[in-house]
Amino acid sequence: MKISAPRGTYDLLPNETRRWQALENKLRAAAALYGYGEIRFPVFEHTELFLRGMGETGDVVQKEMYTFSDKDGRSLTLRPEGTASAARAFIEHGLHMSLLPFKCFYIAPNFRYEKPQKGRYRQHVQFGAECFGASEPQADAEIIALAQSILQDLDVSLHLNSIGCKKCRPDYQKNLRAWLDDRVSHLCETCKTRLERNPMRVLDCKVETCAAAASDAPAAVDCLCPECADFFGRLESLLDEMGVPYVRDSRIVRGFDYYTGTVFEFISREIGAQGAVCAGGRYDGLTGELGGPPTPALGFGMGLERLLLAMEAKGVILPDEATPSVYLAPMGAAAAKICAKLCHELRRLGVTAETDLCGRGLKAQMKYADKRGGHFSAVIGDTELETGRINLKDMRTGDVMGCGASAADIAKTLHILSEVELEC
RNA sequence: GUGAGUGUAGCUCAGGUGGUUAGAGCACCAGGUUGUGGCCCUGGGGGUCGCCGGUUCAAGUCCGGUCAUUCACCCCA
Repeated sequence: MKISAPRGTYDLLPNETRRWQALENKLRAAAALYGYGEIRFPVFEHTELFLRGMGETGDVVQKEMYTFSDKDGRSLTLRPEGTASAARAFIEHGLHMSLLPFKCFYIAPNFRYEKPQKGRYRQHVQFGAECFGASEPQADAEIIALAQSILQDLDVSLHLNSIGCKKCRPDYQKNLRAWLDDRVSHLCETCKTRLERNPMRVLDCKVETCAAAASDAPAAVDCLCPECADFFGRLESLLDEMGVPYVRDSRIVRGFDYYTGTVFEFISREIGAQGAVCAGGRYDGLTGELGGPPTPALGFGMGLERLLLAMEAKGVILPDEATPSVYLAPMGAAAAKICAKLCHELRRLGVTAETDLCGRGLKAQMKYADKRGGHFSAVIGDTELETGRINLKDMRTGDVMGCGASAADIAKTLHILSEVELEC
């Protein structure tokens, strides 16, 4: 029986991985620009962390977690999202006593037992940024600007909302529930259940009758307490000032319980039904929920598979770094030995070098060198061994250049040739 | 968890109404005199037709189940 990758997971073959590395480099550079340092946390955590962090009502916690017991009977869970881990680390290392704000980012896999489809996997990678200890809307504007700087060349729009703090949100929910109760006959079955637990999710429903019924429901932004309204207004004017485009969207409701105040999503219409490329918001109550010092905080997660889809849709190509490379084609056993040694020395000099590993004839070796896309090749046979001179061939132009048969000479010549090429 | 579409070679796909040894293109390997790749020519390897069962003298082809995959719902990055 053939064994394949588990459902909803995938392999990245070397060709594909290059795109990912280029993207990751771009993300690290963007994060550095905004003063976010990389954090790495474990792939699994105590199940309790996610139960307390994300709230027990959501689908993710209720039925999508990869939870298991280890040999000592501890209940552990493969991380379904990054924020809880970041908050746990913040608390665990006493970072509230460190220089605040504490700004960190991660590029890490998340695990959710979902039914796979386009842009949705059971293991997916998120770039996330989190900021702890910042209470001002400048922090919201900054972190949104970070996400925007990454997504700005794509067909992605920023949807912004505020769902209020722990003071005004319950009032809003009460109003909304009352309002929806009057129209309950228009709601779908799932929305009727949502009405109880989290009426704000009804605003998000795509069923036509629900959308129609909710179309002029009271919006959270109109029911904020004076503090939240003021905060949201200041955030909007900061974004205006920075030239970050956004639309107010009262349907933006995040799925995790820890969100308070600012919430946002970057949405693409080009990548299928799973259009949320990036989503986040404020979670001022989370560190307290987790038993740590109450700390204002905010963050976002960005799905890299979806980001790559959006980049593909827009035809964005990430640049590949070009380094000089050479293929040495030996003819005969003596030459093969020399080529192996030369390759070894060339690599120590920082030159990408390859030689025959399959015992192939010259023609087959040249084909191999061609298909690998290396820049240069050189045949090494009896003549070269006798004279100590080789011909370096530019595989793109066919030009050859004589060169000494030592690793140092080859490396030097390659660097000269490569630089000439760049100027062209 | 629900719905629909699709499973034939490494990849993309042909294989009317069931009928001998299942094909093509690309890719791969070897050769076209052990001194040079891309083009061309010749040859070669590689398939339990996703899996299990059923109907039939006979199933890649029809039926059922199952698994996988794709898209959508739901949910979310």
